[in-house]
This record gives sequence, C-alpha cells and structure tokens, in this order.
Amino acid sequence: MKATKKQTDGYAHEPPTVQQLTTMLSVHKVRPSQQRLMILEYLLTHHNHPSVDMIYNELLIKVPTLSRATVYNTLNLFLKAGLVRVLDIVENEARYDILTDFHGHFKCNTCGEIFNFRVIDEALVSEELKGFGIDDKNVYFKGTCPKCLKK
Amino acid sequence: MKATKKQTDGYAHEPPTVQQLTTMLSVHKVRPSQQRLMILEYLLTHHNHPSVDMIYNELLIKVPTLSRATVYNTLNLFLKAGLVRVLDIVENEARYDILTDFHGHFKCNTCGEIFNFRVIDEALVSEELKGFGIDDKNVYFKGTCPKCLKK
DNA sequence: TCTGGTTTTATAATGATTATAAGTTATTGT
DNA sequence: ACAATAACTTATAATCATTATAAAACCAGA
Repeated sequence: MKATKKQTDGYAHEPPTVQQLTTMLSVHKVRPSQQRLMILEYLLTHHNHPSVDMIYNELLIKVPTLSRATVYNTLNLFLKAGLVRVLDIVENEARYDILTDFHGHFKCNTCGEIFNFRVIDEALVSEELKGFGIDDKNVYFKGTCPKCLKK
Repeated sequence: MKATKKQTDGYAHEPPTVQQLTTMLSVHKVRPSQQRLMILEYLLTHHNHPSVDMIYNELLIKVPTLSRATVYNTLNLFLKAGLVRVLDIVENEARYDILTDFHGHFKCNTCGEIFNFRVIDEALVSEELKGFGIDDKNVYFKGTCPKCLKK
C-alpha cells in the first residue's frame, strides 16, 4: 500500500486548478464550460458516490441559476466520454463515481452510505463467459456497515 | 397436449402441480391465491429473468381480469418472503429471479438477454469487509453475448 | 458586432412503480 | 349456514427520477 499518498474515501481532496480540470476534460474530448468544470470538480473532491440531486443541491448554493437538467446532461456526457461510472446500487436513483480502478461497492441499508472494497476481478470471470465480450463489471453488496451494526 | 415451450436457457420445465406450488408458498409463509400460484408457476417454468410486464402480458392471455398492480404486489410479497431476488441490471426496470444458489448475471447490451454464470463468492469478499453485515451480493456484467458478437 | 453553433435553462412529457380506495373473495365465529 | 371480518385483487390516480423539447444565453470566428 502507499504510505505517502492519502487516498481515503469520503474525504475531500485538494481542489484541482481550473487548468487541471480543463485538461482532464480535453483528454476525454469534452469541451470545457463553467458548469462542466464545476461538476467535474465536485466529483474529484467528493467521494460520496453522489446522486444527481446531491451534486445539484450543493452547486446550487454557489450558482443559483443552475438547472437540474444541466447536471443530468453533464453526467450523461461524462458517462459517454468515459469520465465517470454509474452505479445501480440505490433503488431508483443513479449514483456516480469518478472512473478509477475496478472495485466493489457496499451499500449500508441503514445509513445509506456506500463503501468501496477491493475485488480480485480475475477470480470473477468463470469459464462460462468465454466468448462473451465483457464491457462492464459491477459488484454490489448490501447489508449493514460496522457503525450501524453497533446500534 | 403439452407442447414444450422454448426457453431462452434451452431447458423445458415440467409445470409444477398446484400442490407443489401451494406447499412452496406455505413454506415461505405466503397464503396461496390463484394469482400468487400463477405467478409462482411462471417464475418456476421460465428462466428469463422476467420483468413485471413480461409476467403480466403472458398471464393476461389466460386471465384477462389480471391487474398489473397484482403482479407488482405479488412480486414484492415474494421478495419480502425470500422467494425471489430482484436484479437491478436493466435500466429502469426490475427483473426477477427465483432464489437459487448465488450466481452472477451477464446482460447483453445488444439483444437484452440475461445469462447466468458461476461466481466463486469466497473470492469476492475482501478483508476490508470484516465487520460488515452482508445481506445481499450481486455481480452484474454487461457487454455482448457470443451470438450478437458474430454479427 | 453579426452569425452560426454550442450550452444551459425552464418546462413538459415519459414511464416504471406505489398509493389509494373500492370491489371480490376467503375465513372466522356463532 | 350466514353474517361479520379480514385478506386479496382491481382500477385508477399519484409519485418521482429521468428524458425530451424548445427557447434563451453564451461563445468563437469573420
């Protein structure tokens, strides 16, 4: 494990510069705009696996003219561009995650928090899937997190 | 005359007797009714990971008074009773599966079909989940099935 | 500054699911 | 057996996340 760089989930990270955000979008062939930069920054500094409304409500404070449709549009754009991944772990609500290494997600049914955990994905793929073109892998667990178990 | 119906998994299933269906419900503390028996029979004889509407439309042919709400109610009841599992693998549409051994699901993005595959679930659980109460595990893959790859 | 294209916004539409209330059917107690 | 009561089903309305649409705002180049 890396001792030098702290990369724990749920913590805020140093805000990236506009320069860095713009470059990140360009790499993925997405033109920059105020809203897109804001939403990308949100995703990079929050690791809450946010819903559209979590993003919308927070950014609304700073930009009261923001439209919920813009958040939907932008996330769909990021999705197509390969910037984010969408989680179907919460009933009737899409959750988003900046695309990083493959990992599983655990959702606590009590507090609703979503945790990451490592998965050895080689162990997943069985012989039966020979001949299948795999584009996307998802591992979702549900239950109760340690904090909620203590109550 | 019993015509063998074609299933997507290639297997035909003998229709269970009313006796067997009733017993199966009783074991799970679900009172039997015409509609519940019908829906349970559908789930046992089809292995298509059906949606509410797939079940509703097929049963409607035999029982034209059937309500879509009944199918929703019954599946939610089966879910609470532990008779079925719900899959969140298709966007904006719940799919149901008679509860059997743990296995993964592969959804073909081209034809929409859902395939089962074996997963060694011991390999899934990492050290990080010590202390978590796991109630439910899901493994969803998406991509293209061999048949659709050939086109 | 005009012009054409892109992005954002506000609002309406969609569609799966749930809630509600009324109508049926089954069960219980006498 | 028969009313009383509970359980189940049905039809319809409501909900709510998401998408579609069209108008307004923004931006880059001539």
